Amino acid sequence: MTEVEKGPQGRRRGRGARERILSASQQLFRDQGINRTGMDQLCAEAQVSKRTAYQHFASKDELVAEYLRRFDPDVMPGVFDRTDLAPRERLLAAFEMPASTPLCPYIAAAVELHDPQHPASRYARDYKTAIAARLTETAREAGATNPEQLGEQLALLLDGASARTRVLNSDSFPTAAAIAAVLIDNAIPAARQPGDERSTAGSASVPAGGR
Amino acid sequence: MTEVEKGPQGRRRGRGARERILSASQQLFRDQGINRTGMDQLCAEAQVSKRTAYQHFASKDELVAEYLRRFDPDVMPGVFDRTDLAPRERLLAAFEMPASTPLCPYIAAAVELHDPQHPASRYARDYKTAIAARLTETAREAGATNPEQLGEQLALLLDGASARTRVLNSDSFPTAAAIAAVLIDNAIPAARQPGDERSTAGSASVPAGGR
DNA sequence: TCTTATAGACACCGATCTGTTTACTTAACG
DNA sequence: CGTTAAGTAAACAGATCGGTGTCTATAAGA
Repeated sequence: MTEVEKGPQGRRRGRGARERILSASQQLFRDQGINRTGMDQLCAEAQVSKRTAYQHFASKDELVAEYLRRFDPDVMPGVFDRTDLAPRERLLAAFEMPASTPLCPYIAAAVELHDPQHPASRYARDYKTAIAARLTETAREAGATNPEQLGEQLALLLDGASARTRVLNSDSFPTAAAIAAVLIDNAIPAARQPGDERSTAGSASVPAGGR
Repeated sequence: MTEVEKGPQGRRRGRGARERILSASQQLFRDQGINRTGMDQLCAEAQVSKRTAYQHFASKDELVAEYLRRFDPDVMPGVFDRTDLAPRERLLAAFEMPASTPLCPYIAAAVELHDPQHPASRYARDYKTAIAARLTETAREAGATNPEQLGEQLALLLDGASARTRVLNSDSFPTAAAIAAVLIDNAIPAARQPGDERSTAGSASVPAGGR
């Protein structure tokens, strides 16, 4: 704090308590929720004294915000940075989530914290905006007539699938993927030019979630 | 508890403490969330002693479950029981939510309680299933080729709009409505014969949420 | 080696949580 | 009117909450 930033990998001297705290946060907040995870339990799990924890984070609120910031800082690079996929397939790939994926932590935070002014809620908003922007950008690459609209729509589908998966306790992403396929096809006007990709990936035609 | 059911309007003699408790629950759980509303505050708001509250509800968990059961027992009758609308318009009407609508309490409960076995979580699941069934039934009336699929898809859109509205702090229902319009048109095969078309409802063609 | 930032152990604080208890008041009905 | 159930007030349990104070140990950099 005094002189040098202890950014991402920045244990300057110590033994990396900060990292252990954040990694314990990931596990506990995911498994139990934010409100139901006390600092005592969190510190025990991280094998860190409370004193140390509060030297790294001014408050639990700040820890929660940092936990969200660390969660996916590059906004799904595993999907959007795949150069082996055409834009259209990248859009669809965003819906291929492993069946065990827990509720999106940004949604969880916004609901649990319940205060739109909470730093974590603010960041959740930023993150969701960034996801929509990524989708929009990809939609534009894919040649959508109204990329902003398609991006926002796909973002809504992702959030719907995540929330619904939690409530129903069963995977809703296939349904969302099916809707996405329809929207994407409706939004790309020319559809297929001769010799263009999209047929290259073959499987693209039917994610056909349906359930 | 002893002999007579004190159901919905069942204050047998007293002054209706149970109703006041449930109505205070509605307000406080909506405004503050479930976890952040203590029984002390709730009882104060309801002008009820804690003793009385715990005579009516064995635990806060049970109160939360009852609060959900009371919330919308008839599953959106204001939308689905409208005889003045054609089935297709009823489906679209489900997306016309006032901009100030808070997060769906069933989603909120499932996220806040975080335990799928909690009675309130179980009821939330039942409710979401009931909504999907209502949508499916209406989709069937509207002549959809695969009403189950359309029902589930529209249900996902509703949940997505609700969750996203909370996270972004701005109304997402228009976007969901635009998607719904596309899905509905795609799902009803005969759709428009020459001369006739969805122009009957005028606005149908472009809810065009976009944002 | 010496300095100093980092980490740990541990007791402790006041507040709040769900839930219980005791002793008293009130309202409805026969 | 008197009985009786429904309600109130308020203290109390025991746990847990987020957060501190203090004092010691250690590891890294100079």
